[in-house]
Amino acid sequence: MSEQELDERKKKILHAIIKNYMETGEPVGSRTISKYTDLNLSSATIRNEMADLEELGYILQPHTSAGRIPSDKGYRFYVDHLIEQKDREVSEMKEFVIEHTEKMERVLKQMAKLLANNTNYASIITAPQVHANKVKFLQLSNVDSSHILAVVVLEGNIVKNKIIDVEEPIDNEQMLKLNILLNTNLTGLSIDQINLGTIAVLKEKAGIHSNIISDVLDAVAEAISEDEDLEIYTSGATNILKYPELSDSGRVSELLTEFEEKNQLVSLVTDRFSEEENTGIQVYIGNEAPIQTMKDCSIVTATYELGEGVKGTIGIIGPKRMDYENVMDNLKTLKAQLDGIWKKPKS
Amino acid sequence: MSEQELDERKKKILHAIIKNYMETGEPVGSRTISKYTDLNLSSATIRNEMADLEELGYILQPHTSAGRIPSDKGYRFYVDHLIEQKDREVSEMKEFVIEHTEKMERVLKQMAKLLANNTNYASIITAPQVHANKVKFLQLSNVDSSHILAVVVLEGNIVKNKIIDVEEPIDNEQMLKLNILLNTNLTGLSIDQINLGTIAVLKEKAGIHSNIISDVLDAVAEAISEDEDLEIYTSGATNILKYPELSDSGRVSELLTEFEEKNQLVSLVTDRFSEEENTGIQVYIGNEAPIQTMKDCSIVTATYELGEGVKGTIGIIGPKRMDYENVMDNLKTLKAQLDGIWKKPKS
DNA sequence: GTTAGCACTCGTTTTAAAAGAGTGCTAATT
DNA sequence: AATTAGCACTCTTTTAAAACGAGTGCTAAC
Repeated sequence: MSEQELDERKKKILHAIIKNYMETGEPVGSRTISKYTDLNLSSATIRNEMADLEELGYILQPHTSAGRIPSDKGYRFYVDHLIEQKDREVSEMKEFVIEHTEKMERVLKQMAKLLANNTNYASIITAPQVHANKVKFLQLSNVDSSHILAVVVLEGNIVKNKIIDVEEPIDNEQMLKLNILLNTNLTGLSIDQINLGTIAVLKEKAGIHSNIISDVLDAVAEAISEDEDLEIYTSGATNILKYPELSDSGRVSELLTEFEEKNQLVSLVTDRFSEEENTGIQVYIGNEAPIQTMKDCSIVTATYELGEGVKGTIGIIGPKRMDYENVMDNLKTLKAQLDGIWKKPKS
Repeated sequence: MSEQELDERKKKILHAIIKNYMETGEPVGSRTISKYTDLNLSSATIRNEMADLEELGYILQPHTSAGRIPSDKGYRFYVDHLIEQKDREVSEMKEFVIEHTEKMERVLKQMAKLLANNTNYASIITAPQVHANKVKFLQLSNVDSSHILAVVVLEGNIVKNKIIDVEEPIDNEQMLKLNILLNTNLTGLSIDQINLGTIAVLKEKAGIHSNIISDVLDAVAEAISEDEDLEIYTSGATNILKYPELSDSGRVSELLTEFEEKNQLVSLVTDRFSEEENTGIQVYIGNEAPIQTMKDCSIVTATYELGEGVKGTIGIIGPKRMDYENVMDNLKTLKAQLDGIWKKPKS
């Protein structure tokens, strides 16, 4: 059906229109296509085909006597069927050098910048979510007479810490016991598995000091689950100023604010329903995006995975006429490099 | 001299011009002033005075037959002599509620946002610099067979940590000794005081394991001095789009990029030569700012102090016609609240 | 010293005309 | 039956000219 909706020639013309519009950002006319393609058809013929394509909803006219621009449906068709699957070796672009020892935060910021520079669009990247990640090591220490330091190490060597106020210090022997208690009971549990019930049991076992210990355990739990507030790094937001269709002063303000606030961007990261099975890459065109203010944009995201259900997202936001091919390539490469990068060597 | 340069009437007129220009952003003409002030002078007289003010460099004409706008010198005079020192009680504006227990980073981000919202300009805020801060507590632990966790607590309970790769684990006894060694030798030292010499001595003392210990010590030093890269938080960068004189597409792009990169903003924070003695507030007007791209902006900064030489900076960046009075008030209030807020109760 | 009056300047707004790009349709061509 | 040349028509963009208007500087009168 939709297979037959467009014959080969129409596809070629549509392709040509989209390609051309991507480059110029201007509506493209029949004469341009007539010369641009190797179809050797007169502009009149192209005009007829274009009329058909418009009727079918793949392209539209900003106004009478202007050329055509791709509609959302047109872009969608392009992304789904027209992009050549070059399947070029993933590492064609220069490899990003990732120092394993670097702080994750720094690496991600760097990646975002790289992606933005490479594509000339805005980029977004989130730290891996550690919900399913497990506690590996845990330690309390006396810092001074009124503060205890709690440190938690998760699989993947993510470290969390918290300073706890206490009225009186815990003596070293108690502290040692407490540490053993905590480690034996919590090690190997994922964050989801540590619930209030577990904590209650622990408090029970701790016996004396249970008032102090109560604080301590609460603090530990808090420290562990603290990264609910998902860090989002962006870069190259100002790139959107390069695309006239996005930079009329009304839009631009909304968009840039969106990037600054980052509130809504979360929805990009959590929304994974439409994830394409094979590539792990999702494309939102115009209104398909879960963010209303970005209805004039396209968004391409990829999910990288560190194994064990620990996932993060990288993405690109740009005008609808973005260079999907290049963007998807870039994301694929980066995804490949990120996948599993922080996975501990063997542990 | 400069005392006598402007008589009372000229001051009044200059004040009126600046006030009016601040509100409207449009060049202001003689007739406007004639009505706006209580001087009861005709526009002709005002014109004469304005000609004088222009000759003296306090105001200028965008083009013949336009009204006058304040020059940098004019703004400077306004800020130095014309603002009424209301000296209103600092806490007139609603108190910011600061939870002492909150993570510092979160508080600062919140502050930046608040400041931006209150003023409608862009805000900038830096975490306190801890150069002069002292090491309070320090601990190494075995996380697993190939990783050691190093945790350092500084005065003010700032916690740094680092995971160190090792070939073979250190046994518990050794670890205990090492911890004692580190704590006895480093506690109480400021970061500036821990130099390579100190480290060399430590390595010496450590004796056996010195190859592993070497790694460990390097890592500790690195962890401690890691915050060289001064975090800068900004908010409300998009506010500059509200001021036409800044938002012609060339400027706006440069400015916003500046905010995104944050590279040059550092100079705002480190440049403290011109700090005003009494208020601790600095005002850069136009070219006075250390950042070239912001030559059409004014910048107001305040330095807050947590005691013991630990300082941070808060600031506002906006158009030259910014509401200096309001901005300075806001900064004063915030500074007052920030001063010493994280100072440990007694320790 | 102040002010009314007026000619003059220069940016902005308005209006009209011309240019240009592209279409849709018809009739001729292959 | 598909393609194409030709042409009238539409609608935006560009250009040019005119009118407007805000504000000044100067002169002469108060």
